[in-house]
Amino acid sequence: MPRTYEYPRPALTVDAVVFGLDGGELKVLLIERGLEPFKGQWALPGGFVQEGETLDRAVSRELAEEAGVQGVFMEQLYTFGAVDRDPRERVVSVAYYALVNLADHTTRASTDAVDARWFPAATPPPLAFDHADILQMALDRLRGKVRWQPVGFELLPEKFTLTQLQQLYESVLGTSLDKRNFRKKVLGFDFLVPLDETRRDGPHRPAQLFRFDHGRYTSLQRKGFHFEL
Amino acid sequence: MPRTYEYPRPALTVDAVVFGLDGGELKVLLIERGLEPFKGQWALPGGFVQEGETLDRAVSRELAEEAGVQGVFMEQLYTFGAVDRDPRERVVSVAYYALVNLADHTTRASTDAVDARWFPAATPPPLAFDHADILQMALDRLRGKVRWQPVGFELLPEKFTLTQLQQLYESVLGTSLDKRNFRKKVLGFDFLVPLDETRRDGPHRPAQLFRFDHGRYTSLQRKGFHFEL
DNA sequence: TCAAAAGTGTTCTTGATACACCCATGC
DNA sequence: GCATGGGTGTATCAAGAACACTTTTGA
Repeated sequence: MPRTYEYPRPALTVDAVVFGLDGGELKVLLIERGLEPFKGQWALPGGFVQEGETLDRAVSRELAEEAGVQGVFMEQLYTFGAVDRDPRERVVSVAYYALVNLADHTTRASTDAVDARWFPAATPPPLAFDHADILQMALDRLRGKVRWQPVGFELLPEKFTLTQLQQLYESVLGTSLDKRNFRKKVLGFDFLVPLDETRRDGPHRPAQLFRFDHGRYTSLQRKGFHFEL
Repeated sequence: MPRTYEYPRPALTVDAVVFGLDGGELKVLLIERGLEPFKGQWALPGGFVQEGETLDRAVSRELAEEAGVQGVFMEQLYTFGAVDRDPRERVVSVAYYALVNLADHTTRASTDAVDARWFPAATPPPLAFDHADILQMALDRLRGKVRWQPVGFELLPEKFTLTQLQQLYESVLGTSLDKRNFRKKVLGFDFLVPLDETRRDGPHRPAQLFRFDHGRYTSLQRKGFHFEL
């Protein structure tokens, strides 16, 4: 509750942890810094919040500008306010995390003017500022979230196989899951629709393709619905 | 990731949703505004973030100054960045929620210089700025959190009865719970220690007092431990 | 015909739910 | 002795966990 306006102001930025899934491995999008401090090191995409834009909008703008990433699932993570997190001056940063379908975004990110690349989320290179903390918190959040809400589907292409879905959960949660139990459970939720297509992917039986029915999910959710795993 | 420093800066504040439990009813601490805008209306305690202080510290300071509340459980909630949330100028606010043992804090809050009072959290008076949104999000967060983490104990005195604990859960979750099942479950968790005391509270059998064993809880948690309800 | 992933059911165990009566106290 | 909340156990049901073989394809 502001009462007066005479205080010096910390600078305000946003940073984004963008996750993608590459063949069952969780990756994070990083940008190489061209300027000091931390020149040449990798960092999360992000930048200043401008006067007339909301925080969400600032993140969307930065992601589009720096990484060519647009129209993806995004959620606020945490606001980092350590006094010395930027060596130059006081900068408070509102961190977000985003989930993208890597197949759609991998090319645009790496062909952009700045050098943007995907790294394994579990073993990133050394990061600028406190970005390692931010990444760690985003991983924890994703792990927590994925079990209660069907956000994981944002990481997959629109049509996916149950094996892909299972690999996603295994790699995000860091566990291995029983194939039969997994399938039984997710199909029981009744928001996966089997398509008339299969996916041929090598010298073995083709896999049934599914899509996630957002509408059915939200209507189930309204009826008081417990998603788990 | 800041690159340049030439942008105009939004003002940065913190706001706190302080919850207390009063005889089974969840309450929230509000402060009457002495200045425009929203003069005379109720608002969350809060204020500007100063240069050399972290966000957590800013909240602690404001709570102590405005409400005499100190040393309580506190957690960051969300950062609100709507462009017009303050009618005067751009103000971004990092919201926190706090849980206090109302018995210890009710007097100090209301004897402070500013007028601070406890209101039912479910039916607050009209609030200044977007504070109704902040309160609503804090309620949702508390409801979610209380089921997976033993934060509810922060709302109780150190020594409490199982009935008090059950009422806490009932009032936060808005459901009614079966007494036998509730007791069976929470005692099974093995982090409630029965004391050698009872609490006499009227014309009926005295109730066993318990305390929450933080140490035992964290050690259980390390062993991969599932708390629920 | 072989390798490689897709697909499928049943049993067992565990935890959640539903439910009713006696106990200790103050007045 | 009566009103008030404190305290306790069992039976049923649903969901989770464990577990192994057949199917379809490409090479």
